[in-house]
Amino acid sequence: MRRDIFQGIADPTRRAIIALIAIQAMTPNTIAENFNTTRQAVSKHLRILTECELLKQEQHGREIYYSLEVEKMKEIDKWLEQYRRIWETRFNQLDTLLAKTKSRK
Amino acid sequence: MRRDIFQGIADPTRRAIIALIAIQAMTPNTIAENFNTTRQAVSKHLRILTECELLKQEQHGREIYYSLEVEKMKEIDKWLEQYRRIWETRFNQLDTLLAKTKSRK
DNA sequence: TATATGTGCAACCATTTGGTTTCGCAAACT
DNA sequence: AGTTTGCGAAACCAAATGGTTGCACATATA
Repeated sequence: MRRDIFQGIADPTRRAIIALIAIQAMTPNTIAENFNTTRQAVSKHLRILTECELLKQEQHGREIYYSLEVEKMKEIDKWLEQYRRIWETRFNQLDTLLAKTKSRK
Repeated sequence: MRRDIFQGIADPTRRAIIALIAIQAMTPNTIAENFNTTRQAVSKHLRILTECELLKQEQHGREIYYSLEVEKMKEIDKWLEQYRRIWETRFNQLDTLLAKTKSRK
């Protein structure tokens, strides 16, 4: 049972949950109201997201508030970094190419 | 059969393939040499990555070179953007908090 | 022309995934 | 105390996933 961020954000419903939660903390019932599935299905997604530490729980009486662990999202950003370097280099290459073409006129 | 970028990068082997390909274009056989699976298994991953447009093919005789479609990677960056705004805001809040604490001394 | 090589595709298999229904349990009302 | 409410856990199920082996088919090479 793999449980990393990439696995976490792979499912569209989970990405929707993340987007929802990002605005403000919510309880499973409130979250489930936004989807066409059962609360239990949403609960499963919440478990997966919590296990890969993208979400954190806060208990208030019998209610559990789920909120986004923004810091964890940075890990995706960190992973992207190496490729960002590539597309920025390519952009620079295009940039110097354009400069050359310009000066040639 | 879902086939989007998030699904594409969900598998660790596929992320490794992306990292490998990012440096230079490669044929399935060469790629497969880097993994403990069969060439066919790698071929399946290549198909998935190509279907979600993260990879592009270039045929040279009987060899097929796979290379990274860097532009497509930007879509993940674009998705991250909304959350980057959140963590930057939180950083700023921390920043102003620190400034306040400082000036109070 | 015969053979070797590089590749994709199909069939098959065990495991995982995403969903459901049913249940148990603690917290909050009446 | 009895009932409602919010939740997670378990059992079950169909579909998807990641792997395998075996095959077909071009393109090189002898």
